[in-house]
Amino acid sequence: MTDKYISRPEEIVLLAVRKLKDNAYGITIRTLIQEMTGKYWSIGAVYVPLERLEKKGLLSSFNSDPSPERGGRRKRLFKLTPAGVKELDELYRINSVLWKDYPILIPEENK
Amino acid sequence: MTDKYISRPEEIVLLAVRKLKDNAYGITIRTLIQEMTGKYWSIGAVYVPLERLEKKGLLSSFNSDPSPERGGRRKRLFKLTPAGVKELDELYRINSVLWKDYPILIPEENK
DNA sequence: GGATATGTTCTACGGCATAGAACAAATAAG
DNA sequence: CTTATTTGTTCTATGCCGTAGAACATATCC
Repeated sequence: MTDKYISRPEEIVLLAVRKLKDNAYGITIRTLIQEMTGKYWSIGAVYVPLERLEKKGLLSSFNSDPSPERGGRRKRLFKLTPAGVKELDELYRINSVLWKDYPILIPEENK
Repeated sequence: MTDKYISRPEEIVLLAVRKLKDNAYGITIRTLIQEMTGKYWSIGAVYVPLERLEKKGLLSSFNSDPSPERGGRRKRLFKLTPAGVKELDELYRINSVLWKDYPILIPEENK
């Protein structure tokens, strides 16, 4: 069929890469995602989608130089491609429609 | 691992059921989803997630009586269970965090 | 009772989600 | 200098989910 949308893990990974700008690599991406979602993510749960997103052309990656710190090996830095940006814009649009008028939450004190 | 979240198709189906209130069954759900997303959804793409959501306890279903119209056979009506409502609330919360400050879109006329 | 409309069930297959061990490469320590 | 420690990535297995559409079921209409 005609493409639907990317999966939720892929969406989350894409958003994390976007937010991290020039500092998006495996570890920082994973950390940010865990902060945002409040949930544990295994290493594979981050890298596998990253790999697939690159294969689909929504992300690109390149290796940084090693840095002079303990364990400071090369990082594989990711960034959105134009197609990745477009995908997020599209998702944003659809999400707005889907969640439009989601019930106004009752403030805690009135519960 | 500890549960993450439901998939995107499941999210969309759940939202459609919620919006349709007492008139949520296969066909209306599919139609609404196609309107909201602007995309084609096969029959299976609707029923399979419905089935799985019921199995997970996020939806319940029961059969209506036949209605006196052409082809008006029984409908299988779906509604959210309390767990389904909770799941959507949770998703709403996480989505808000994930998409917080998503870039302000440039109005069409300025593009 | 055959045609037509509405609605659901079935099921197959490829692809994705997720976990975590293994591997790699840097500096620090002894 | 060689072993430990830290940071980071690759590999890959398994089960579950996404998706399509044919088949089936059951109404009314002619």
